[in-house]
Amino acid sequence: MIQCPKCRQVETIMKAGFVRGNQRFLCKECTYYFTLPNPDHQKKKRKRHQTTIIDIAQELGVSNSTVSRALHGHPDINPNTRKAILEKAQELDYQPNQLAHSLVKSRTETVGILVPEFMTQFFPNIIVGAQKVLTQEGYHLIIMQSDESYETEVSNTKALLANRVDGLLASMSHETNNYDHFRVFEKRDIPVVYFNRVSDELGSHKVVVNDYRGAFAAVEHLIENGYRRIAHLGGPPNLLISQERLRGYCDALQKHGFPILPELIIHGDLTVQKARIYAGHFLDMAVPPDAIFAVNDPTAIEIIVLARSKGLHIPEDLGVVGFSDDSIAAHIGTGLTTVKQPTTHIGEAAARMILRLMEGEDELDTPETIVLDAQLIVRGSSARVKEQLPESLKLSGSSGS
Amino acid sequence: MIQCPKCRQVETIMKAGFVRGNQRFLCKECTYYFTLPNPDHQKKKRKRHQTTIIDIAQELGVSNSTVSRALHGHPDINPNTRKAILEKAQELDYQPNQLAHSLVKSRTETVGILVPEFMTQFFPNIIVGAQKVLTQEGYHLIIMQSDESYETEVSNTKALLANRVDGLLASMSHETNNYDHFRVFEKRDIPVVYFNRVSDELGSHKVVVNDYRGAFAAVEHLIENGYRRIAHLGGPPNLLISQERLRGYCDALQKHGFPILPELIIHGDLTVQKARIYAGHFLDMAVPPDAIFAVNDPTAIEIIVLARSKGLHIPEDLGVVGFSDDSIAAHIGTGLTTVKQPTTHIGEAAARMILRLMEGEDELDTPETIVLDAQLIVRGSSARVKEQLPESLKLSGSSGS
DNA sequence: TTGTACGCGTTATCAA
DNA sequence: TTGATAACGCGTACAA
Repeated sequence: MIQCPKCRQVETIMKAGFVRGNQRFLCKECTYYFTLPNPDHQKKKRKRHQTTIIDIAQELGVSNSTVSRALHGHPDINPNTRKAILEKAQELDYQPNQLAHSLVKSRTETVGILVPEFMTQFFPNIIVGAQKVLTQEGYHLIIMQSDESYETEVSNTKALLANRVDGLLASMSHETNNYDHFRVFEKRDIPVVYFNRVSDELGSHKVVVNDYRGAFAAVEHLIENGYRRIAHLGGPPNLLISQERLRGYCDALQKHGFPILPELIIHGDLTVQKARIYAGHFLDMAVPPDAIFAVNDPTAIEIIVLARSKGLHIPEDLGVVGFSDDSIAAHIGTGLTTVKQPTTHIGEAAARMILRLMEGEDELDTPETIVLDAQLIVRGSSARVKEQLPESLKLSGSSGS
Repeated sequence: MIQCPKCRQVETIMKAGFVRGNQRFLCKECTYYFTLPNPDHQKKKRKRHQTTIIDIAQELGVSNSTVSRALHGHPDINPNTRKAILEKAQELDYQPNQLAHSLVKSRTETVGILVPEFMTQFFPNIIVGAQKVLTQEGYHLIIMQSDESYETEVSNTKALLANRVDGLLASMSHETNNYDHFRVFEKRDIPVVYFNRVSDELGSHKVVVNDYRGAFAAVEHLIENGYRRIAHLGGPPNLLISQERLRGYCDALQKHGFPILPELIIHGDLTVQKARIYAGHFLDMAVPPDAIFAVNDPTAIEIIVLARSKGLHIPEDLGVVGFSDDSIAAHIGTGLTTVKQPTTHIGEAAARMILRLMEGEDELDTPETIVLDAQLIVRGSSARVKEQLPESLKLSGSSGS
């Protein structure tokens, strides 16, 4: 039988949970809590125990608050006890539990980044840029990729929410038409910065590339090189990047007095499978285009490969321009003319923006949207005219919008 | 003045912390705790309050444990209260706090993956494979990339440790020579699976590609194509992949009676900058090699680009073979001959292995090391002989080691 | 079937 | 300078 150490009572003893593997009791008579060692449980419960501040405190016979203060360099602490605690922490290989810390502070010092794909270096490069800035400020980065699937994207946002990220950088999948899973963040006052694949229905803080000007320059460049029947293999219509690149294409044609022919515009879905099919459609037309402006580089490369297999010469029979300057672009054939996006800068700019938003307060002087410049890189796939052309035509553009 | 609601005493009132933004008091006389609304604090503290099970419980006048049971589909619960709780949860937009959950269960359902770089599609592809398997089993994946920096790698492992991942998939940076930051995981009984960039000093559970056989086949292929002075531009000597590919290179030469010449072997560091320098060194030799086996595709591409700029013809004057089958490989010139690595399979295999290890128990029947097959892909950069060659030479290889 | 109360590991507040 | 203890949100053993 169990006896209260204080009032010697036996009847009034109640079990009252476990404390560090030991059974805890409560004497109802004198309201006295006490624990009794329980060797059986000790072994079972002990599996994979991480040393905590309580362990350190018990070893040294001080309180856990003293340990906490010592570990955080609080000024009000005896240098000796402090030193002893730090040594003991080293000895027991203490590692702070971020989970408990985050729970009590309700801040995780973590931001999530959600990207639609990993197949090109585009998004990885953005991530590297963002990670650099965030790491410098002591934040961690959780990377999620949705594989261009709406469902995975929703699941990923839920996971980030459950892990209580302090902020989110997001670029959506091409399937995404419903934005409720992003609105949840706004409802929770968790700042979100959208980049690259954004929607105008959603959010206010964005980092994008000046797709319009990039596309405009690309098409104008084709016109200047003597191409007259220029097609556009575009992206999903719901994405702003598709809309903007299409707008640049149309405006460039109109500026130079060319008609906009619906049969020369196809909306793809950014996959290479579809790109190949649509490219085939273009090339098999009764009157095929003499140039194609593609929504991105993988699409452009599919076009080139297919055109070559059909015996067409690039750039003589067909001019091709891509978008993004993937690492392949410089190496395929005599090079793919493309619009270079400042990937690392996008990541850095988005990271800096989310940092400002997470600090809060100064939301007013944080710009709504940052627009970065794109740059036309001229290579062999479009250089039909012999006259000298500059290696790259810098597009002037401005920040802010 | 504050008066105890129970015994009407005033002197014996003590402050006793805050409860949900309200000041809490304790009457020492009657040991009665009570809270008083504190409108001032209410506004300040209320910023960004996530609804919890307590909120649901209070709204419905039930206990938090009842709410918890309802949300987890516990059988012992009244269907009506259960329905009411679920509806209220929906209404209040309840989102469980993963942090608190993990703290209680001391399992985060999260595994970390640490990769050295994001510049090629190699590691992103592995990540995609791993993510697929883990997501299916309800685990999340935290991705960390160390940018080939030892320091960042250590910092990343610390972050993963602090976030209490249940398991780790790791591929180390080329700078890494000290493995203490990985040993911490073993000490904590957190399973680790190393993949691709592994060290034989460390750990037992690995997923690697049969680099030796891949390299052997690549060099033998060059010999069969009539190349006689074959150089090797390798990777950092501390990495097993470098050692294995070098071993394959040497053994293939020896098998066919060629000498191993130290001047034809250079250890690079996997960066393109160094690759260019060393390639230049090879090509400027008094008696330059007539073929180069490169440790990876980016290196091989640097070699090709440089050789072309020097007026050399590929594959006539110089044969080149790479490793990995990056997406560029198929498109550069007449194609780069390379050894294809099963990236997605690596990720899947590593994920399945870590799942088994995390489930625990059956550690015995989990294989120590999984060795996946590599596959030689023959393209234009090495096909000097006219005789018919198969498009790909499948290397036979076996699992387990 | 439901409620009470404790523990997870940490920080913060107040008392000593 | 140190100690006690509430609080963060959730799961759960035990009591009712």
